[in-house]
Amino acid sequence: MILELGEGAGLDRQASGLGDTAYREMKERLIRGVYEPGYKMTVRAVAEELGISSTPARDAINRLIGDGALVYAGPKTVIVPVLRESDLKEITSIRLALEGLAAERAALHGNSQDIDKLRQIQDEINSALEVGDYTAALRHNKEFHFSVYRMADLPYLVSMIEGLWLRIGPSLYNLYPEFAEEKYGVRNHEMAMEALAERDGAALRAAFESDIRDGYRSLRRAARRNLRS
Amino acid sequence: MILELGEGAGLDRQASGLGDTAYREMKERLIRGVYEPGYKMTVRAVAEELGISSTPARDAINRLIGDGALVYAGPKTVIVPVLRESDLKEITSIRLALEGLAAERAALHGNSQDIDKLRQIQDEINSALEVGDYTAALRHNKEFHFSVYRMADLPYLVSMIEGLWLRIGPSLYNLYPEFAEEKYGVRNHEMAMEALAERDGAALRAAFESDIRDGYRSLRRAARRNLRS
DNA sequence: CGAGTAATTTTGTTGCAACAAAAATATAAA
DNA sequence: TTTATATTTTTGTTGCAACAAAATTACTCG
Repeated sequence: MILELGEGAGLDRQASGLGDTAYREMKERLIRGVYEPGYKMTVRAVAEELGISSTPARDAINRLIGDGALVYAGPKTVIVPVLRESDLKEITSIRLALEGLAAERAALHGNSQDIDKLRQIQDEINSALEVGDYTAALRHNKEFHFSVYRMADLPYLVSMIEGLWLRIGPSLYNLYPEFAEEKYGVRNHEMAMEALAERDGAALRAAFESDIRDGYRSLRRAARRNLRS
Repeated sequence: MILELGEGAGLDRQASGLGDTAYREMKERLIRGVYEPGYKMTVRAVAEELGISSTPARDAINRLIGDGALVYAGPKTVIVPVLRESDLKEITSIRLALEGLAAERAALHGNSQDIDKLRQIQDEINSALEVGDYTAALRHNKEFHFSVYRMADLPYLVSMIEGLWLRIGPSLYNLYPEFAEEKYGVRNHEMAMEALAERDGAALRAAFESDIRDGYRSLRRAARRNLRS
């Protein structure tokens, strides 16, 4: 609802109906960390939770599986994935390649109006961080990133990046302490806005790569902490 | 059947059943260019063609749409996508980033046994090219690429690359003349095998980037030729 | 108390009919 | 002939019940 992610993996939105709504709603919840990694997802549970019949619920689950947002834990058991360290590492490598590409290309198109908008988003991140509103900070952080990526005008690339974010989404909510304390991403975002103002693609890429690496370290630390408990 | 592509977008294969079989079969056909770009795909037609009921047929189509292998041409009309030049360009950019990454990482793990296998595949490509067996050449070409990519040991990355190939698959069959005449990819593949033998990640990446760019040029030429007619 | 096994419940899948909406076709008017 | 409109056909979606298979629980035996 609050954060508009376009759609799943297609480029143009044409699909509608209950199944599609269910898909979007579940995706939203997954990204927000409503379901803990390892949570068992069943067709009938989703159907009841969303007040729909099993067919569209099943549709949504299958699409989420296709996205990698849900995985099989057994032939008839679907769960929210628990990312291993190797998964996290691989996804980070892909993020560096894809989001780096998007950032570099974004520098070619971004105008001063775009920068103003980024400035606003960053102010919201700062405010949220000040107050300790973790959810809002995370939401605006995503807005910041995708605002830049969309500037690249490569819609399929953006949808692929969204798929990556969807995969790490559920792991985000173990991140609370670091996030607020370390003023997560602020420095990198400032660098990014500077690079964009100077239309420096390499610098913009570097800023985002740094941000992704910082995020990786936090996520890995959270994963290890969670593993021990 | 002949070319094993793993599965759609998930990492581990667990799904089974009619819907999954239908999905795989349709994916196979799409990659092979059985359906011309623009071909209208309907639930009932797929159901009848595969001898199944509408539910699993619908499942397959929806998953293919999620993959970007099918697109909406209208609210109730799904077609095999006709790639515009901008689409082709974007996909190529992503391929360079992702397949370049896979190649670079593959160099870290490839052993002499892998190289022998590549040599065999390349021999088959050459033979097919000699005889003019377009389909076989294409099939072995894909085998060559993915054999390398799988060496990187990044399963999610490989599945994302497969998604890219699935998207350009239907456009491949307009490529016949160039493919046979120009000994498509032979030089680049030779360079790749050399680079792999020397464990030179940068060189391996360069070889694959060159191959991807050559493919892009052929595809673009074919697209323009097809557009005029 | 623990491990193997049987009974029970839960679960995903499938086929199908009904429905609404869109697409294709036929028709009529200019 | 062309364009607008009405009619018919086709199409995707949905809910649901039946089924087989897997997961869970209960139970028994050592």
